[in-house]
Amino acid sequence: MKILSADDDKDLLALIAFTLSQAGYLVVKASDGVQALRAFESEGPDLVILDINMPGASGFQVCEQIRTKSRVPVMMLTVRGEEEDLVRALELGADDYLSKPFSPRTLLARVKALLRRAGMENTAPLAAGRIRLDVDEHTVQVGSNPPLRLTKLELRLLQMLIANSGHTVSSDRLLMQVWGHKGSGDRQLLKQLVHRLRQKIEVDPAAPQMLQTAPGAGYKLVVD
Amino acid sequence: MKILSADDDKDLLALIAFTLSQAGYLVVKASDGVQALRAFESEGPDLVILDINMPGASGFQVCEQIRTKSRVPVMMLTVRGEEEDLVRALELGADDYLSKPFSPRTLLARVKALLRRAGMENTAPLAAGRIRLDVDEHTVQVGSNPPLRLTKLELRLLQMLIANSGHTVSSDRLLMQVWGHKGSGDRQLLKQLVHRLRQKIEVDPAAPQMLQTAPGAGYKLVVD
DNA sequence: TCGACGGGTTACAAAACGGTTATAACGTCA
DNA sequence: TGACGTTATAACCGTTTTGTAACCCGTCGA
Repeated sequence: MKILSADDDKDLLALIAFTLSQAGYLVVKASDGVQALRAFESEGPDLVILDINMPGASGFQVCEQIRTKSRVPVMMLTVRGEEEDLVRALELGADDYLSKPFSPRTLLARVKALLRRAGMENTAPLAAGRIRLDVDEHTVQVGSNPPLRLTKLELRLLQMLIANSGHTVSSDRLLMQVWGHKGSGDRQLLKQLVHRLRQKIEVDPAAPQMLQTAPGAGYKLVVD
Repeated sequence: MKILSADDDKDLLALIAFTLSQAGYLVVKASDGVQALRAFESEGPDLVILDINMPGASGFQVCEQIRTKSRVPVMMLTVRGEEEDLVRALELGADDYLSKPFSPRTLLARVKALLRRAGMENTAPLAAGRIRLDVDEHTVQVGSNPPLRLTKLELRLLQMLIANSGHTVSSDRLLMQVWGHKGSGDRQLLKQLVHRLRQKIEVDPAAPQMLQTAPGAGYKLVVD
């Protein structure tokens, strides 16, 4: 899940990036409007957070530009009490706003809500082929079998694989996304986690159909 | 407090439901006019939110039907700028309207205003299945047993679970909603609160039927 | 042929989790 | 103030989940 955050206040930008990456999102930073637009083109983020007051191009202009070509959720950051800004932002197609100052917790809650609304996370069960994932319940359902309970790590791994289903995801990226940190020495963990997940979701865990190994590269989820 | 929300836009419907249930309302969803009417009959909601553009039966038709048998408050969702729609909705007996797009905050404010106007704020007990909650009296009634007194925290917890009945609510969210703040060290509090609540409302507290735990995820209220 | 390497498998220890109970701190009201 | 109901803190237990380590077995290049 990739989020573009644009703000000319370095400190705030760092705080936002920190908060979101802690929560497992990939954050792309921009410190003015022009950079933001460029980053939007090149990175194709899943969500955009824009400060209204920015040099280069204001949040309004950036939002307007983005809306000419994309329906990606946009959240605007406003200074408290600037009601007209708010109205204008919503008219330009922003999906939500947040008044400064705000707590990291609030930011995170809103971001999640927005992603949920856009159907890109949680509640709307993630699905790929015969696999359906319910993030709230921590369960998967394969085909028409009864739902299985997954542990936190298994869930995160499967989430990543589903999000990139059909393409192989490198071991390093999986390590990063599932554990959040970790050096390269922890391949063992991934090996085992994959093993356990296969035991649960594969018909014949010894001959994996869905969770396939890409030797030397990583793993991929194959759906019909 | 039960709210019926009908919209064919799945994402928007999810957002509305999320916003309202966060605020403690029980939300019933419908994705077209026919479903909406059926749900209205079976659920007897305290407030209805209708999108005007829906397959099956338009918001107008649903509103008209509802008005033939009930005075329940109805809020219509319109697209910005469709003024005639608005007039027609009000003529058909709608009590309020909201132009899309709108912020969750606005929605909540309007809903509260409507309920207040209808004089049904607070008083009516929250209910789910065999559980009926009286927020004013701080009591629950399970089935036809005599009402039990709940403490403030027990009440808040149960309120949250009822508002999301059938879906699991994460421990973090519960912590947040019940205590308002709290870090991760306070899982202990939740553990105990759940325990005490089970002692009160479950027939066999050792084998919970209603207040079930979703390991690794949180808790959920299961009603038949 | 050997041996290093990558991946799979197995076994087991450490940590986290959820349920339970006991007890201390707190608040309220007589 | 003291008794009582409520909430917070802590400890204990059994279970599940996660981390650590070892071994197995093919492949591949020296």
